[in-house]
Amino acid sequence: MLNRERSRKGEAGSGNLVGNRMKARLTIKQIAKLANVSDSTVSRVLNNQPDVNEDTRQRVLAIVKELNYRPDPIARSLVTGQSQTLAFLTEDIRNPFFAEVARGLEDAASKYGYQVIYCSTDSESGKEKMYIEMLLAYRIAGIVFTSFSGNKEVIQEIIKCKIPYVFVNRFYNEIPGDCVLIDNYQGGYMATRHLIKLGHRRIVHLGRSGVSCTSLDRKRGYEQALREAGIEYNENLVKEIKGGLKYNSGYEITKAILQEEEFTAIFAVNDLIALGAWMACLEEGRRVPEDIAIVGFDNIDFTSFPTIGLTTIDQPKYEMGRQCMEILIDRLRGDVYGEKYNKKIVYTPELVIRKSCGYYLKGYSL
Amino acid sequence: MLNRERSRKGEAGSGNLVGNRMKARLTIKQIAKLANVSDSTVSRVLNNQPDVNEDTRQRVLAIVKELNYRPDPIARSLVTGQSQTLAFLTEDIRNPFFAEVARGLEDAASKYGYQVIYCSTDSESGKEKMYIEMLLAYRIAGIVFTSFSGNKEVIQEIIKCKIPYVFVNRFYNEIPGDCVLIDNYQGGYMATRHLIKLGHRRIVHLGRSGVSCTSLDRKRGYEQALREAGIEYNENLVKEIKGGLKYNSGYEITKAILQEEEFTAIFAVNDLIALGAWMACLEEGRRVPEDIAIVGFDNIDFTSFPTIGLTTIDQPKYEMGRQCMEILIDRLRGDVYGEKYNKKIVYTPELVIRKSCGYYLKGYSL
DNA sequence: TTGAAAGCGCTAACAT
DNA sequence: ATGTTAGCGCTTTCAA
Repeated sequence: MLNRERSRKGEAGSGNLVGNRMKARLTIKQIAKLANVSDSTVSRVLNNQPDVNEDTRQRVLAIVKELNYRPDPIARSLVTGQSQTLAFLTEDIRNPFFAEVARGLEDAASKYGYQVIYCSTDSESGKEKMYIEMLLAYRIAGIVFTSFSGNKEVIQEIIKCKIPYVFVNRFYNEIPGDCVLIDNYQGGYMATRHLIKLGHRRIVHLGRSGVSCTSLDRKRGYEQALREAGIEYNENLVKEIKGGLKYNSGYEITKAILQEEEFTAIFAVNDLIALGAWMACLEEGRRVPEDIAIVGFDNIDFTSFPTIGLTTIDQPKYEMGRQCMEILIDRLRGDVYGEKYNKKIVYTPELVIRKSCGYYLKGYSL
Repeated sequence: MLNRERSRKGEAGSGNLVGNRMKARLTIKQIAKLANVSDSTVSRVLNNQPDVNEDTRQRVLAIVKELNYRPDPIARSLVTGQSQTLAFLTEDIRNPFFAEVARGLEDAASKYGYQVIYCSTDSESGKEKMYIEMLLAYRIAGIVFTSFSGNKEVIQEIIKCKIPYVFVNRFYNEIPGDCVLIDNYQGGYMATRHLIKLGHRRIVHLGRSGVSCTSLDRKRGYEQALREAGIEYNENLVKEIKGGLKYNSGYEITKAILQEEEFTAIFAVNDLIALGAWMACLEEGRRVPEDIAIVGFDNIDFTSFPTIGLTTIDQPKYEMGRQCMEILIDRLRGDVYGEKYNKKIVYTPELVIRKSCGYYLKGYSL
């Protein structure tokens, strides 16, 4: 399976462009020879270890620079048992929410000399498992879960390998691990209360149960807001989304509920679902927000577009991605599973009022 | 800099959760011993080499399976000089166009046992160089450029390392390399001709020059359509975008041109720019499409949303990403720079007519 | 068809 | 403060 045509020997392969054979790799040995020291010493200065004479350090550094030598990270990984590669597990990188988090992570990672591998699982546990196995084999340095099946064995395996990991935008009661998220309960509460304030009583919630607390918390917030307003919880108005948390799923479920129930507002568990719901409403001849008010969650970029104007709950996505890296680097440099284990970084959600909820319609402002 | 607390020795680190010390890694040696063969033989069966007795092969395979042994890809990389990791260089993964291509690539890659690292360069050559150096050090197996500065030295370096690469959605006259793209000239032509058919004469083009032919080709298409219609090319209507090809850039430039020129339509080099332009028009009190018609490029998901309905040129994004993997795997398995070098896979663009161009306004159909 | 041995480029004990 | 030595887990000649 491996490609034997391209061995390190660098035979003058038939297809050579300029006949450039793989020039022998510059190794630590050659640097050592030129600097008149041993490999170990070079290794020491390269790794910023103390206990090395300042003169020799400078001499080595000079040669390293002149020859533009860069240590081979693969060889290094082999002996240290670690890599400089992080993994970002996500349901689908095409969801702008994840892309934004990813970018925050990537930028921070590259600052520390790490790279990040993306894995889109589509929330399929089979794909998730395949990816995790691959990552473990590659001695991945750390993992960021933005989607996770909740499979405990997987986590067990990761812990066994002493690989640090963090959950973003999710939290599991049964599964240990750091997490960075917003207060989802609060977010769900704010969204629903806003709708109630605007006079809505029959508010549909489009959500998803599952192992992660994310959707659940948002729903709890929804329930609390109803309770506070003295509105009875109506399970017919609470729908479980089938399929991924994407546009189409929101569209489909809304098409259905539009036939079955009477309601004047929708609180969707994320923006993609909200947009899909909006689309369905329009198709069925309901105006948004005049007939049906909609509130989403995440505040992805497109929701602010003037002809959309989706009211939603904002999360500091980029910052959350960045924060993941900080946590990971902390563990990577100290105790992987030290006393700070199960740290929870919680941001405050923010209600972003736009057109879709009908706020401006009511003449409250603007 | 490296983390010495986590050496492979697996000392019972202070923060151990369940006291699980790093169990010694399962190696090829142990498989060999259990199968009563040498490491080489195990290696042979693992790599599907011929010249190994069917009986021994089965015996080895059985043990491998039973112990769930998976060879260490890092050790393998060290000796073969290759990895199973691909790189995806992009301006910004938050642009849905790239995310879609990325997903196509990722899915195909994982099928072949490859992973993909994402690098967002923001079109800054400094970041690009940093990433490339990192990737080269990691002996990346292949590179997909969805953004590239045109720096020849960088390509030179990559070629020297015999790493296959492919350009998506771009093509350089001066730089060798496979590419997969649509006929951008045709796309620009279709977009502009459509606008002309709808009666527009003063059509703004928001584009970007640069080393890649992508934007240029679209602009050439624009020019050709004007020429055919006998409309004189007006350089005041052709604007160079500053900054990345993103929403804000389109917004800013349109704000400016709205003050300076008279026009009734805009053809933007991509959807994000088109959306930004749309936003600017609305802010300045121009209705879209009644006062100003807009056509974008890429057909990213959100453009189809009913309250947007951006007319645009479709590219088979996911498929293009998938195609990149095919090209890479071809080279990886055969001559890296063989006779098929500089292959060009060209897809046909498609005009997607929606609301923003005013087609339906004119009563042509619906 | 199989095995022995060397080595990929680096780090880390243990000496000195 | 520095060098020597022994690997990390695999692949790949070369010999049998």
